Amino acid sequence: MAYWLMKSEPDELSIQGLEKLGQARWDGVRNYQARNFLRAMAVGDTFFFYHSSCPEPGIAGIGKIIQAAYPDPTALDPDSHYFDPKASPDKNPWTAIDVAHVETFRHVLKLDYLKQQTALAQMPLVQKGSRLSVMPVTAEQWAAVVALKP
DNA sequence: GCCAACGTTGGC
DNA sequence: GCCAACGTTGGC
Repeated sequence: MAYWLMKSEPDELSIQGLEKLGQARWDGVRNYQARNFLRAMAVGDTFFFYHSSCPEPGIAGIGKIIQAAYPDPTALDPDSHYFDPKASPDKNPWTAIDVAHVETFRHVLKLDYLKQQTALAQMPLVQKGSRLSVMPVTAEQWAAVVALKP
C-alpha cells in the first residue's frame, strides 16, 4: 500500500467538494511524470489532498484510490479544458483514476508550515521550482504529516 | 540531438 | 499581476 500527494485547485475540486460528492474522477493530468505516478497507484492507496493556486495553499485532507488507471476521457472531449488534439481513442496517452473522500482536516496544513518540517524536506512539494502535481510520499513523510494533523 | 522560444505552474 | 522555474515544441 503506497502513499501519494495530489494537487488540485479548489476552484476545480476541493476536499470539501470531494466530501460532498463522496467520490470523483481525477483527470486532466497533462504531465508525463505525474501521469506515470497515477499509473503506479493501486486501489486502496491513500493520498494527501493538496489545495494549490488559492489563498491558502496546503494539505486539506486525505483521499483514497478506488479505481486504478484508465484512459482519461477529457483528453478526447473537444469541449473539455483538458482536450488533447493529439489523443485518439486508440492512442490516448493520458490517465485518470477514481478517488474517494476519506477525511477533511479541521483546517489546512499550510505550505509555509510544511516547509518548516525537517521530516518533509525531501518532498518535491516543498522544493523550490518543483511543479509536480502528483508525487509519492514515503511512510515516514506520511506519518510526519499525520502527526501535524489539526 | 541541441537549444531557443514559448507555454504552464504555482507561490507570492 | 508578476515572475522564477520547469516542461514542451520545433527549427536546424
